[in-house]
Amino acid sequence: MARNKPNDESYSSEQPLINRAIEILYGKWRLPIILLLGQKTLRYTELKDQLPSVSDRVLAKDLRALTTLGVVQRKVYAEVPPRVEYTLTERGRLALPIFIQLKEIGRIFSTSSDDHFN
Amino acid sequence: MARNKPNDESYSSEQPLINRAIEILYGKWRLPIILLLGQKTLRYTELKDQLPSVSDRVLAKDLRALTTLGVVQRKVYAEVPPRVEYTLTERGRLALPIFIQLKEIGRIFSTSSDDHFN
DNA sequence: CTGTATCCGAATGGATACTG
DNA sequence: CAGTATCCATTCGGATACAG
Repeated sequence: MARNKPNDESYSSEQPLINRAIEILYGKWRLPIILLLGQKTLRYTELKDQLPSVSDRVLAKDLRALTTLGVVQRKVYAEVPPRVEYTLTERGRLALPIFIQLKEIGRIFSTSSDDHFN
Repeated sequence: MARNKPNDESYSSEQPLINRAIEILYGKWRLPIILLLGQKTLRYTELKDQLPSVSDRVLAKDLRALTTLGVVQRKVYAEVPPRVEYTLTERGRLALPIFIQLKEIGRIFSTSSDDHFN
Protein backbone atom coordinates (compact mmCIF):
# COMPACT_ATOMS: atom_id res chain seq x y z
CA MET A 1 0.00 0.00 0.00
CA ALA A 2 1.02 3.53 -0.69
CA ARG A 3 3.32 2.34 -3.39
CA ASN A 4 5.95 4.89 -4.16
CA LYS A 5 5.34 6.33 -7.54
CA PRO A 6 8.67 7.22 -9.15
CA ASN A 7 9.24 10.85 -8.23
CA ASP A 8 5.74 12.18 -8.11
CA GLU A 9 5.13 11.85 -4.40
CA SER A 10 7.71 14.31 -3.17
CA TYR A 11 6.55 16.95 -5.58
CA SER A 12 2.82 16.63 -5.11
CA SER A 13 3.19 16.96 -1.37
CA GLU A 14 4.78 20.33 -1.94
CA GLN A 15 2.32 21.59 -4.50
CA PRO A 16 -0.04 23.21 -2.00
CA LEU A 17 2.85 25.26 -0.67
CA ILE A 18 3.86 26.28 -4.15
CA ASN A 19 0.31 27.23 -5.01
CA ARG A 20 0.06 29.36 -1.91
CA ALA A 21 3.27 31.16 -2.76
CA ILE A 22 2.15 31.80 -6.32
CA GLU A 23 -1.22 32.97 -5.12
CA ILE A 24 0.39 35.60 -2.92
CA LEU A 25 2.50 36.89 -5.78
CA TYR A 26 -0.24 36.63 -8.39
CA GLY A 27 -0.74 39.94 -10.10
CA LYS A 28 1.37 42.81 -11.22
CA TRP A 29 1.23 44.74 -7.97
CA ARG A 30 1.35 42.22 -5.15
CA LEU A 31 5.11 42.10 -4.79
CA PRO A 32 5.56 45.87 -5.23
CA ILE A 33 2.98 46.46 -2.49
CA ILE A 34 4.62 43.98 -0.15
CA LEU A 35 8.05 45.47 -0.66
CA LEU A 36 6.84 48.99 -0.03
CA LEU A 37 5.04 47.95 3.14
CA GLY A 38 8.17 46.10 4.15
CA GLN A 39 9.91 49.45 4.40
CA LYS A 40 7.25 51.17 6.40
CA THR A 41 3.59 51.43 7.23
CA LEU A 42 1.73 53.35 4.56
CA ARG A 43 -1.69 54.83 4.06
CA TYR A 44 -3.78 54.10 1.03
CA THR A 45 -2.86 57.32 -0.72
CA GLU A 46 0.83 57.02 0.10
CA LEU A 47 0.83 53.57 -1.43
CA LYS A 48 -0.96 54.89 -4.48
CA ASP A 49 1.51 57.74 -4.86
CA GLN A 50 4.42 55.33 -4.92
CA LEU A 51 2.75 53.04 -7.43
CA PRO A 52 1.88 55.72 -9.94
CA SER A 53 0.23 53.56 -12.57
CA VAL A 54 -1.96 51.35 -10.43
CA SER A 55 -5.68 51.95 -10.55
CA ASP A 56 -7.84 52.28 -7.46
CA ARG A 57 -9.74 49.21 -8.40
CA VAL A 58 -6.64 47.02 -8.54
CA LEU A 59 -4.94 48.55 -5.53
CA ALA A 60 -7.95 48.11 -3.29
CA LYS A 61 -8.51 44.61 -4.58
CA ASP A 62 -4.91 43.52 -4.03
CA LEU A 63 -4.83 45.05 -0.56
CA ARG A 64 -7.96 43.13 0.34
CA ALA A 65 -6.52 39.92 -1.06
CA LEU A 66 -3.21 40.32 0.75
CA THR A 67 -5.09 41.09 3.94
CA THR A 68 -7.17 37.93 3.58
CA LEU A 69 -4.04 35.93 2.90
CA GLY A 70 -2.50 37.14 6.13
CA VAL A 71 0.33 39.11 4.56
CA VAL A 72 -0.94 42.60 5.21
CA GLN A 73 -2.68 44.15 8.18
CA ARG A 74 -5.32 46.80 7.69
CA LYS A 75 -5.87 49.32 10.45
CA VAL A 76 -8.73 51.78 10.34
CA TYR A 77 -8.75 54.91 12.45
CA ALA A 78 -12.15 56.39 13.22
CA GLU A 79 -11.25 59.89 12.20
CA VAL A 80 -12.48 62.54 9.82
CA PRO A 81 -11.19 62.40 7.20
CA PRO A 82 -10.82 58.63 7.43
CA ARG A 83 -7.36 57.17 7.83
CA VAL A 84 -6.41 53.62 6.93
CA GLU A 85 -2.92 52.27 7.46
CA TYR A 86 -1.44 49.18 5.92
CA THR A 87 1.36 47.24 7.55
CA LEU A 88 2.90 43.83 7.10
CA THR A 89 1.63 41.24 9.52
CA GLU A 90 4.10 39.38 11.68
CA ARG A 91 4.10 36.61 9.12
CA GLY A 92 4.62 39.15 6.40
CA ARG A 93 7.69 40.49 8.16
CA LEU A 94 8.91 36.95 8.66
CA ALA A 95 8.64 36.31 4.95
CA LEU A 96 10.00 39.68 3.90
CA PRO A 97 13.61 38.57 3.36
CA ILE A 98 12.42 36.03 0.84
CA PHE A 99 10.29 38.58 -0.98
CA ILE A 100 13.31 40.85 -1.13
CA GLN A 101 15.36 37.99 -2.56
CA LEU A 102 13.03 37.97 -5.53
CA LYS A 103 14.59 41.16 -6.77
CA GLU A 104 17.75 39.13 -7.21
CA ILE A 105 15.87 36.96 -9.66
CA GLY A 106 14.95 40.04 -11.61
CA ARG A 107 18.61 40.98 -11.61
CA ILE A 108 19.73 37.56 -12.82
CA PHE A 109 17.37 37.63 -15.77
CA SER A 110 17.30 41.34 -16.46
CA THR A 111 19.52 41.25 -19.52
CA SER A 112 18.23 38.09 -21.10
CA SER A 113 15.51 39.52 -23.29
CA ASP A 114 13.24 42.47 -23.82
CA ASP A 115 10.78 43.46 -21.19
CA HIS A 116 7.50 41.86 -22.17
CA PHE A 117 5.78 42.71 -18.97
CA ASN A 118 5.29 46.45 -19.03
CA MET B 1 16.03 69.33 -13.25
CA ALA B 2 15.36 65.77 -12.24
CA ARG B 3 14.02 67.00 -8.95
CA ASN B 4 14.04 64.30 -6.36
CA LYS B 5 10.56 63.21 -5.64
CA PRO B 6 10.21 62.33 -1.94
CA ASN B 7 10.87 58.62 -1.69
CA ASP B 8 9.87 57.51 -5.12
CA GLU B 9 13.31 57.38 -6.63
CA SER B 10 14.76 54.43 -4.75
CA TYR B 11 11.73 52.31 -5.42
CA SER B 12 11.22 53.14 -9.05
CA SER B 13 14.79 52.21 -9.85
CA GLU B 14 14.03 48.72 -8.62
CA GLN B 15 10.70 48.34 -10.32
CA PRO B 16 12.07 46.87 -13.54
CA LEU B 17 13.74 44.12 -11.54
CA ILE B 18 10.55 43.43 -9.66
CA ASN B 19 8.55 43.34 -12.87
CA ARG B 20 10.98 40.88 -14.38
CA ALA B 21 10.74 38.61 -11.37
CA ILE B 22 6.96 38.74 -11.40
CA GLU B 23 6.90 38.08 -15.11
CA ILE B 24 8.90 34.90 -14.67
CA LEU B 25 6.52 33.66 -12.00
CA TYR B 26 3.38 34.84 -13.77
CA GLY B 27 1.00 31.98 -14.17
CA LYS B 28 -0.07 28.99 -12.23
CA TRP B 29 2.54 26.64 -13.62
CA ARG B 30 5.73 28.62 -14.03
CA LEU B 31 7.14 27.95 -10.59
CA PRO B 32 6.11 24.28 -10.56
CA ILE B 33 7.82 23.81 -13.92
CA ILE B 34 10.99 25.54 -12.75
CA LEU B 35 11.18 23.50 -9.57
CA LEU B 36 10.72 20.21 -11.41
CA LEU B 37 13.40 21.11 -13.94
CA GLY B 38 15.59 22.14 -11.04
CA GLN B 39 15.64 18.52 -9.96
CA LYS B 40 16.43 17.06 -13.33
CA THR B 41 16.13 17.40 -17.06
CA LEU B 42 12.71 16.31 -18.25
CA ARG B 43 10.99 15.61 -21.52
CA TYR B 44 7.68 17.19 -22.43
CA THR B 45 5.65 14.16 -21.47
CA GLU B 46 7.51 13.59 -18.22
CA LEU B 47 6.78 17.17 -17.25
CA LYS B 48 3.15 16.70 -18.17
CA ASP B 49 2.92 13.52 -16.12
CA GLN B 50 4.17 15.29 -13.04
CA LEU B 51 1.79 18.21 -13.50
CA PRO B 52 -1.34 16.17 -13.93
CA SER B 53 -3.84 18.99 -14.31
CA VAL B 54 -2.00 21.22 -16.75
CA SER B 55 -3.26 21.36 -20.31
CA ASP B 56 -1.03 20.99 -23.35
CA ARG B 57 -1.83 24.48 -24.42
CA VAL B 58 -0.67 26.01 -21.15
CA LEU B 59 2.33 23.78 -20.69
CA ALA B 60 3.68 24.44 -24.16
CA LYS B 61 3.00 28.14 -23.80
CA ASP B 62 4.76 28.43 -20.44
CA LEU B 63 7.71 26.40 -21.65
CA ARG B 64 8.10 28.73 -24.60
CA ALA B 65 7.83 31.78 -22.35
CA LEU B 66 10.37 30.47 -19.87
CA THR B 67 12.69 29.63 -22.73
CA THR B 68 12.40 33.14 -24.13
CA LEU B 69 13.03 34.58 -20.69
CA GLY B 70 16.26 32.61 -20.42
CA VAL B 71 15.17 30.39 -17.56
CA VAL B 72 14.72 27.16 -19.44
CA GLN B 73 16.72 25.54 -22.22
CA ARG B 74 14.98 23.56 -24.92
CA LYS B 75 16.90 20.81 -26.66
CA VAL B 76 15.51 18.98 -29.66
CA TYR B 77 16.85 15.62 -30.75
CA ALA B 78 16.35 14.71 -34.37
CA GLU B 79 14.97 11.29 -33.69
CA VAL B 80 11.87 9.30 -34.46
CA PRO B 81 9.79 9.56 -32.45
CA PRO B 82 10.85 13.13 -31.66
CA ARG B 83 12.49 13.85 -28.32
CA VAL B 84 12.59 17.25 -26.67
CA GLU B 85 14.33 17.82 -23.37
CA TYR B 86 13.92 20.76 -21.06
CA THR B 87 16.64 21.85 -18.67
CA LEU B 88 17.32 24.93 -16.61
CA THR B 89 19.76 27.34 -18.18
CA GLU B 90 22.87 28.33 -16.26
CA ARG B 91 21.02 31.39 -15.06
CA GLY B 92 18.10 29.24 -14.09
CA ARG B 93 20.34 27.07 -11.96
CA LEU B 94 21.87 30.19 -10.46
CA ALA B 95 18.44 31.43 -9.46
CA LEU B 96 17.16 28.05 -8.35
CA PRO B 97 17.90 28.49 -4.62
CA ILE B 98 15.71 31.57 -4.59
CA PHE B 99 12.89 29.78 -6.39
CA ILE B 100 13.14 27.01 -3.83
CA GLN B 101 12.95 29.58 -1.05
CA LEU B 102 9.51 30.50 -2.32
CA LYS B 103 8.16 27.27 -0.94
CA GLU B 104 9.05 28.67 2.47
CA ILE B 105 6.64 31.50 1.78
CA GLY B 106 3.94 28.99 1.07
CA ARG B 107 4.78 27.33 4.36
CA ILE B 108 4.64 30.59 6.31
CA PHE B 109 1.19 31.44 5.01
CA SER B 110 -0.21 27.96 4.60
CA THR B 111 -2.43 28.04 7.67
CA SER B 112 -3.67 31.59 7.41
CA SER B 113 -6.80 31.06 5.35
CA ASP B 114 -8.51 28.71 2.98
CA ASP B 115 -6.90 27.84 -0.28
CA HIS B 116 -8.44 30.13 -2.85
CA PHE B 117 -6.05 29.21 -5.55
CA ASN B 118 -6.88 25.68 -6.50
C1' DC C 1 -9.37 60.22 2.20
C1' DT C 2 -10.54 55.57 1.03
C1' DG C 3 -12.45 53.25 -1.38
C1' DT C 4 -16.78 50.87 -4.61
C1' DA C 5 -19.40 50.33 -9.16
C1' DT C 6 -19.37 49.89 -13.81
C1' DC C 7 -17.56 49.20 -18.30
C1' DC C 8 -14.19 47.40 -21.37
C1' DG C 9 -10.32 45.22 -23.89
C1' DA C 10 -6.89 41.85 -23.11
C1' DA C 11 -4.92 37.86 -21.16
C1' DT C 12 -5.42 33.44 -18.59
C1' DG C 13 -6.25 28.79 -18.38
C1' DG C 14 -8.99 24.58 -19.37
C1' DA C 15 -11.04 21.23 -22.97
C1' DT C 16 -10.94 19.14 -27.15
C1' DA C 17 -9.46 17.92 -31.64
C1' DC C 18 -5.89 17.53 -34.73
C1' DT C 19 -0.81 17.30 -36.85
C1' DG C 20 4.21 16.15 -38.20
C1' DC D 1 6.03 12.18 -28.87
C1' DA D 2 5.46 16.96 -28.77
C1' DG D 3 3.07 19.99 -29.60
C1' DT D 4 -0.65 23.54 -32.41
C1' DA D 5 -5.48 25.33 -33.41
C1' DT D 6 -9.75 26.52 -31.88
C1' DC D 7 -13.27 27.63 -28.71
C1' DC D 8 -14.83 29.31 -24.39
C1' DA D 9 -15.60 30.99 -19.53
C1' DT D 10 -13.27 33.55 -16.21
C1' DT D 11 -10.17 36.79 -14.51
C1' DC D 12 -7.08 40.78 -14.86
C1' DG D 13 -6.11 45.34 -15.03
C1' DG D 14 -6.95 50.14 -16.57
C1' DA D 15 -10.30 54.22 -16.86
C1' DT D 16 -13.85 56.74 -15.14
C1' DA D 17 -17.49 58.07 -12.17
C1' DC D 18 -19.31 58.14 -7.81
C1' DA D 19 -19.86 57.47 -2.40
C1' DG D 20 -19.37 57.44 2.87
